[in-house]
Amino acid sequence: MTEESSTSKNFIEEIIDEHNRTGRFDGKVKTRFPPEPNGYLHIGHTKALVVDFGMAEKYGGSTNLRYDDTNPVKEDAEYVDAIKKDIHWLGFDYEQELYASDYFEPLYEMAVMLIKKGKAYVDELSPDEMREYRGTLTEPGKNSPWRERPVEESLDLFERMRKGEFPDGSKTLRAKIDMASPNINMRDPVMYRILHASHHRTGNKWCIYPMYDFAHGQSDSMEGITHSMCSLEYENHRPLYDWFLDELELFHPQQIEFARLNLTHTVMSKRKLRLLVEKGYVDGWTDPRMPTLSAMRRAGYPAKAIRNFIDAIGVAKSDSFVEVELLEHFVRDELNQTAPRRMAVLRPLKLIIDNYPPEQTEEFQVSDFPQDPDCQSGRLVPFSRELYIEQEDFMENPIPKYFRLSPEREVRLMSAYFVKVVSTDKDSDGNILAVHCTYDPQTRGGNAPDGRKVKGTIHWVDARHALNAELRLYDYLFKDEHPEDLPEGEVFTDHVNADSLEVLKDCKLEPSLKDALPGQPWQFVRNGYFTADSLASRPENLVFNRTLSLADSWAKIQGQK
RNA sequence: AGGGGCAUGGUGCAACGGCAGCACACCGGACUUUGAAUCCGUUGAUCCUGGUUCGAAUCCAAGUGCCCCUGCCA
Repeated sequence: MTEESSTSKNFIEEIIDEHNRTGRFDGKVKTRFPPEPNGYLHIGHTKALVVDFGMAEKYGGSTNLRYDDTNPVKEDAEYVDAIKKDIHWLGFDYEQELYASDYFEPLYEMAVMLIKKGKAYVDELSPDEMREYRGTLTEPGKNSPWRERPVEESLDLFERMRKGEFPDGSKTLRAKIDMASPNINMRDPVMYRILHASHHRTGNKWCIYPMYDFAHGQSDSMEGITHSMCSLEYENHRPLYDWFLDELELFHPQQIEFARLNLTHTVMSKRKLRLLVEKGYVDGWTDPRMPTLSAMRRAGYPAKAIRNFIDAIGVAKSDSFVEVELLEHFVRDELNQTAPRRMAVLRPLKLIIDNYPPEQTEEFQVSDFPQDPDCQSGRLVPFSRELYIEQEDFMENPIPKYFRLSPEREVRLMSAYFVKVVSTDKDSDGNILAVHCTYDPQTRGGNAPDGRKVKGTIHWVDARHALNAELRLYDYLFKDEHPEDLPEGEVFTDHVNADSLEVLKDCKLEPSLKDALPGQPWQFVRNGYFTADSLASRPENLVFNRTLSLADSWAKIQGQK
């Protein structure tokens, strides 16, 4: 439990408190979450999402969902439903569902107003020329030759741009600000460009589309957004955000920038994620190694864990890399309380109890949450003469401090009996095929009436009733700590961990797992958390995914082999 | 280089002129029907220099380092 101290406020809350003191927004807080519908939401978006919805929630306000769809060539309706599903899964609800494209008409009117005011003009510079005229970081730009054309001429041309009289790229509408501004965003930014492209919602109605900068602030304003949170790279855009609102004399929301989320061992860049999918490094956008919300949902990450994680990382303005271990901590924390414990043998070794009646079967009541002494829920697990145990739970020549099964040592089969090894079956190469043992019938349930103790307890699955399963063990996808720093393009795929997926095809599961529902997480005794796979489960050969690395426990266990 | 930001243990975030704290990680210990989990504990930080002040992470000045900006992307 991470109870954030109630006195500690992040810098956004400080700003809102200040607004409330001065009465700038009459104590109202209204926010918006503005995804561009061009891909799946990932854990990085989730930070923005939790900040946007969370701030409104905290101050008794509300949040609009607004798809930022001002660029028809990059966006698609197929992502809209996925985005909504992810928001609801995280437990948030929005007041209105809107699109930037809802505002194309009023935005057009605003552009006309600015032209009339002498604050915007139709430019005919080519993209190359415009770059040239813009100047550089250290040198001022020069005015376009079209900058001082008569208002009437711009008005006429802009109207004809809308009518589709001109080809793509031939003309733009630009704001008349200052070509010598040290902030390059203020050097007569483009407000509208010509794009003869079909828009996912407005179809072919428009062939001119507003730029982000000309759409976002006014959209915020029209919706009565008070606090418009975005990532750090928009700091340079805030003067422009403010300029449009002031020139248009509109209600003026406050833009607030904060640092986006970077996670170690993974990337957030949609471009890079797409490359992983296209190059086949992962099995689609929902591959459990992907940082998308849909992948995390499939992998069994509880929504609550993700929200706790986002709360814990805080909100600030410094660029940072959060360790993925922190995310795993919150997932584990949540799963410990919600994922029932089951016995599963990943690498089976046959264990035969020589003195157990061959035809006999008995059932043991096993708790679903063994670490909780008050736990009432449990299930019956069958037990008979032949069982499977982990290969690594038997050592013919035990190393020091090895407490599990070895010749002459008595251990407990969890919830069942004490057993002691008597012999092993080997093939001609000396490989162990099976282990023979004897059991003590007095120790039923796992306790000896004479009070003797065992140092080791191991899990098991009855051979006759075992389910066969394929288990997929996922590790970090990137070898590098900070893959977000990797080079652009295809080169970065060299940094992908080729061993990030290990498939175990001959695993043995206790029979109660037969009814495992897709997406439901289970905690396997000593083997971590697994989730039945929604895409691949089938009755006789279940497929489970394990996504938490649990690197340390594995290192310990494997280091002793 | 011009402009805009940022700088606190390994990582992330607090402390807003008054004892530098929390979480994760690490290390150590305890406990357990598995060595997992859980519980307890230790180590460890204010970018540098100067100034103001009884007192500075906090205010001031000069430096250093990192990030963003030269799309008709968002």
